[in-house]
Amino acid sequence: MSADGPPAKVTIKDVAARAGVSKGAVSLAFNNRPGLADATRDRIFAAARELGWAPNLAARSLSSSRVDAVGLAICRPARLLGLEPFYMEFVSGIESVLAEQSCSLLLRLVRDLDEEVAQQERWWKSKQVAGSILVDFLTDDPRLPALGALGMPVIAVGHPSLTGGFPSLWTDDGTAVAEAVRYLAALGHRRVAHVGGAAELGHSAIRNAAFAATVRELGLDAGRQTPTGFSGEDGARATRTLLSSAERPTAILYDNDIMAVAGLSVASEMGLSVPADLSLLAWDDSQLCRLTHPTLSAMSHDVHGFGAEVARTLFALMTTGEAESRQVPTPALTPRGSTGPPR
Amino acid sequence: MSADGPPAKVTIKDVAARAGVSKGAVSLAFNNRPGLADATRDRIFAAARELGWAPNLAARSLSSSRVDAVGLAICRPARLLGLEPFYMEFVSGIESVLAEQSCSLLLRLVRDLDEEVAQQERWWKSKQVAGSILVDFLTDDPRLPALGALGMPVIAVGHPSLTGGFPSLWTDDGTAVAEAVRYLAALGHRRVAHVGGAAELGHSAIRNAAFAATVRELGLDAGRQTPTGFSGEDGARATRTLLSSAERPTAILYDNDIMAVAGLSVASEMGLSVPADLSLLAWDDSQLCRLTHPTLSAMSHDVHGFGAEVARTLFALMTTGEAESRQVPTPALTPRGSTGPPR
DNA sequence: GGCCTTCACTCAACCGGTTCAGTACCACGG
DNA sequence: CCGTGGTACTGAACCGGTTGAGTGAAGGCC
Repeated sequence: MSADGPPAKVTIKDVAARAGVSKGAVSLAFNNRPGLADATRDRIFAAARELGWAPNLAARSLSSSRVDAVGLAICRPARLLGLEPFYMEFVSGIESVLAEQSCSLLLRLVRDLDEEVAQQERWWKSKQVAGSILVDFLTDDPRLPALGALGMPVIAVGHPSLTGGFPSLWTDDGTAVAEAVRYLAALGHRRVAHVGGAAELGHSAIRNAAFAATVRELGLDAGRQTPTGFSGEDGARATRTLLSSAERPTAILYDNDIMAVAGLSVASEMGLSVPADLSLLAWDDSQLCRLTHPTLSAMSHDVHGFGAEVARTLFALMTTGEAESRQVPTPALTPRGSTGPPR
Repeated sequence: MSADGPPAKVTIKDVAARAGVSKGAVSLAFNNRPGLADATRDRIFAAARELGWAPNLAARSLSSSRVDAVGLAICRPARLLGLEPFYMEFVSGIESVLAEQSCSLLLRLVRDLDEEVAQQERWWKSKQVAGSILVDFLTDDPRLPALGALGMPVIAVGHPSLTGGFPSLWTDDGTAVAEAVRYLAALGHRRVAHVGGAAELGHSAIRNAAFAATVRELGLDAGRQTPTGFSGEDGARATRTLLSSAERPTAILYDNDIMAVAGLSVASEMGLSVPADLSLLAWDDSQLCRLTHPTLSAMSHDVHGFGAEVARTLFALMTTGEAESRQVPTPALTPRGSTGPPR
């Protein structure tokens, strides 16, 4: 707190001098390693505090070849990302774990997977990150061959059938979709539709398949499935199409909450009452689902916790070289006001 | 692409050897500095490509004492952040500029301002960032004294009256609020309410003051203002309170779009028709405003562009040591379906 | 032909930490 | 009294780049 004129940069040497020890001792103290008397340790910390010194991480990382950051690249247009509560929650879960280890997250929004591959390679080769998190797998994802060869520690978010050998964490979307459809069927619905994502997206493919299978298994009328880009506008358009068709569904399952909100608004615009004329079921429950009228029933899961678990697993991989692929808790049905028996 | 067994780490020396030059030459090439024949340059790049080499950024940053990252700490609970499209758009705007300069963004979600100050100090002292972006200023923000003394390049997002001498970028919220109120008054509303933020938040204070002043100036009935925490639930609660009061407002201005969505839902829950019985006007226009029924009128602005401008200004500050404080375009009224003359 | 530039490049020091072999000192057992 | 082991600490090499002074050759000018 003293006015020391030009804040001349202070290095480990200055701290060492002030504490009357060698650089090595300061290093030991700041990495709390054994081999120092408590009194010395205290003197070193005191000196560092007085000088306002913190170790230069570039130097540390250079000499110890340990890195204090992990990477996450997300590939969706920003407009959309901003809207999907999922990612911010996910990121925040990741960070809650990284912060404990004083590790930083390098976040990058990319336009396409080529850009992501380029970014990940750069991160890894230039030693900016100690590992990375991969999300949004396509079936036959082009990142797999490119990044697999790199030898970079990677945790994949997605079903093992998509993530090509990378240690993976995933939610059991198939089971959750089945639960959703069964629930709607139990309410008495026979014409159920699904507003999902493009089939190239791995988790969309899984959900689509599960939807079709469950509809068949329960002997419901052939359930229509509409692929979308997950935006609210996509959801609205899909809903309009479905509700204008001859065989109008009495229940719709959406692959995120934004589209469900849009669907609710379309229903109201078309004069349908929810849930009497139409039941709506969202995915990725967020606060948004409690803000509508009626409130939206949803398949909800702990996204923050998911992110935290991903970060923990990545740490395990980076430190021990091993990581278990694991399924995290399955999204659970949270019934609210938008689902009910058909009229 | 050759199978080179264990991916032995390759350094600048290997590249130099392969290209038949010295380390210095490789360094010149990769920082595209003059002093190399084109042929040599090409040979160096070819060698680097063949070996899959990229410069170790820690080493570069250590020796050149140049840093390739900037920091942004956001202090709001994650649940809320996820919902506010604002931040993701803002971040994406920042990134669009940083990426051009191959600079990374260190993003941290913190719980309170003390934690933010600690983080910023650590970032700066440990040379992890070359500068930082500060958002969400309180009146008398505790970060100002703490970070001002650091000498770190900082761009503040907020009105200069709040940002204590840091170069700042801001939107003219006062004018925008006035425009909003004038518009509602022109539609014939005389009882207008405002669902805003806590008065400690600097921009809330500005908006609140502008609201009160405009109401007075236009001779409207005393406009009620309710401070909230910006969450949807807060918006719903505030709306219920307003609509249950004796002197029920005929129009409500919200300080973000989430609260406006919640307000719309409360209106419908209470059997009021929008906009006949009640007009609603949102702030921070996002896709969400087009997903409701009726669609939400909003004060909209280019958040992505705002973020980009902030990043550009930070770069100017970091490279030239100077940066101009500047007002960015004022949010503009975008009328949609939720505003109209009172019944 | 001699002198001065300019260009292309090399060499070694240096950035600020970490690491590890080595040293000094003390305590303890025999 | 010596050896042995352990603890506390030092010193120098090293991490992988950048930087700037220095070198040698080519070219221009009188």
